[in-house]
Amino acid sequence: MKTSKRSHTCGTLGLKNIGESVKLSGWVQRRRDLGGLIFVNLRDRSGIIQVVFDRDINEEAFNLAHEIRNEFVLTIRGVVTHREKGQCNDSIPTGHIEIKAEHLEILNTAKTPPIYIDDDDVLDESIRLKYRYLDLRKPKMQNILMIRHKATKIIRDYLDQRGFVEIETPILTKPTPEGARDFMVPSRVQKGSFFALPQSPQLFKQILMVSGMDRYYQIVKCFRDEDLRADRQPEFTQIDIEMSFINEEDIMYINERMIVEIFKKIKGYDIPLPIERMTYKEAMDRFGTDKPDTRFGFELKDLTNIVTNCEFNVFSNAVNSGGSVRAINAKGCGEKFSRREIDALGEFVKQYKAKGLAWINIKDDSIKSPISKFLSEKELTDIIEIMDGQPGDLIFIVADKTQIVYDALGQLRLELSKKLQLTNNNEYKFLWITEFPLLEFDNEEKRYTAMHHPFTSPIDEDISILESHPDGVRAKAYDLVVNGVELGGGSIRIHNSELQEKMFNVLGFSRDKAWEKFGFLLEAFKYGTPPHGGIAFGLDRLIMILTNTDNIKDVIAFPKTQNHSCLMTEAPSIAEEERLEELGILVKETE
RNA sequence: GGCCCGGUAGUUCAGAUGGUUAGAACGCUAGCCUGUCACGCUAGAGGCCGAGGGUUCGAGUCCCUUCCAGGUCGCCA
Repeated sequence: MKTSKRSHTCGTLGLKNIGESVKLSGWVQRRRDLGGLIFVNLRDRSGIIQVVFDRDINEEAFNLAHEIRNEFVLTIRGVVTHREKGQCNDSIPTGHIEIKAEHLEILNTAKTPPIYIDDDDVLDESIRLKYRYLDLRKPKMQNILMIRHKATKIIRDYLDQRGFVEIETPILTKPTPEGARDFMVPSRVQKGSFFALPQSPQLFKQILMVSGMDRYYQIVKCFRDEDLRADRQPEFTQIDIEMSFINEEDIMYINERMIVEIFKKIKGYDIPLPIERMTYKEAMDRFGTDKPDTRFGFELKDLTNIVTNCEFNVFSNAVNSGGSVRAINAKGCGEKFSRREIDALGEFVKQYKAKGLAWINIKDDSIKSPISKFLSEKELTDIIEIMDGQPGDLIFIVADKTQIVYDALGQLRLELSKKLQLTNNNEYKFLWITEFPLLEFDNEEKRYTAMHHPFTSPIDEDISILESHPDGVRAKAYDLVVNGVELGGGSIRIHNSELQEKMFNVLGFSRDKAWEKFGFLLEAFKYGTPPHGGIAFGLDRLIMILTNTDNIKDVIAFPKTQNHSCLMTEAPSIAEEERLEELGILVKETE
């Protein structure tokens, strides 16, 4: 770090440096002018140190120090001294020393900033994004960026040591018919034609396997033109990995060890190996989601068989029209929620299309429930037994189409854990979700779509029913989940062009359309394709987990707002007439 | 596209029922102050109440439209 403008960095100085003459450069955190004595807290990336300007030490520096304001950029030279007893500040690491300034150079002045550089300063997010360079001066933000750097370094080292090669793939590429909406880029040279920005380098990494590169990875930007969420940005980063001559076990083995290494090196946290496996079906049945948070209980139980013929029409109708009735037992919550709060939870599940939320509050010698009058004694006892109901418990029941029941109860579980603070941020429960369905039925398009992507291989024993019972086919796909967050996912790919064509057929792609969209891949597959598969992790989400952040914008240096704009650069902006002309684009007037 | 919440000083916010000159804290400016560290004291400046329209004698406040920011459903792995 030593340069002509500094001998040390602020935060790294300590008692060991006492008596040394040092040169420091940084920003003014704060100035305290006592009249005959001026204190300045000087900040750089490494930390903060107090500088004293004293007329008796150097009058010229002292006089100049009157001009100092917050966020001025300074170089100071002085001697590291031990602070006297009673003058120490235990709230900063360098609080037992200070620099007696012998020389001051003001490298630059600063306007009064709209953001005070302090981790605890409360600010509207739009101000933070507009003045992102100031927001990024905060130690907390700098720490996140440094952890992000450290994580990618560990990943690169880990993969390099195991023979992986980082290869760049195009950003200007071809649109993909399945999956998210593509960002489009017009071609000037071929007017009317457009590139798409990649949603992921999926096809290229498979082609690289055909090329014999064997083990590929890339830490790469991906683009999806969809709406934002607290954990979603239109451009984000993937750790993209592909390997040849492997099966699912090989992929999970090598990748879970990479995650273990990241957590060990960054957090000193030991993830027990091997990481637990759970099938998709089990995850849905027990947690109502394919990314369960297994740090707490409240698991789903199936009541369908008990209430099939019950008097309560809401239940029996749901069952008879092909749905199900399921419940969770909020252990020990019978006294924790008021009637009003329970009603609010009923409103909560309506967000997920549930029509209502039934509940049974088990008292010491009675039962309180709005639905008990519709249920027989036997049905009630059976429900309580299957739910392992004890006095003090509160059982929540949802009856509907099974997917809605899963959604509503799965989300209710999370809501309850939030309200009851059941989870500990320093605990990490990893698991692999396996045996995903290969396909899901798209009600709008009235056809099957690939749950992962169209190149995912079915499980061998299910290939025979691919065309007769598509919804029963399981995929060689796997997701890595931690604390209810999907960190990454991947699959073994189809490497046989016959099976691939069958797959397109099931997806309702004509042979012509498949060749128009993916012809280059199908053609490549005819020239000797090794069995291959891979995985991709969301780097941003990984960093969120590592830094205990719940906002993806905080782990990206220059993120976008919900409106897809960058408040700092004011992108996107209206294109100039000449540029549009050049591109052959006519912009429609909007009302 | 739907739903919810917000927009008042540089910043964070307060402004019941519409009613004189729109407040506070922090920050900022000036002066005083030699051991402060959220320094202290004194004085001061600072507002298109997001924008447009409407109702009204009168709108920060009520109504409509719109823009911006956040959360969420749809969408998206």
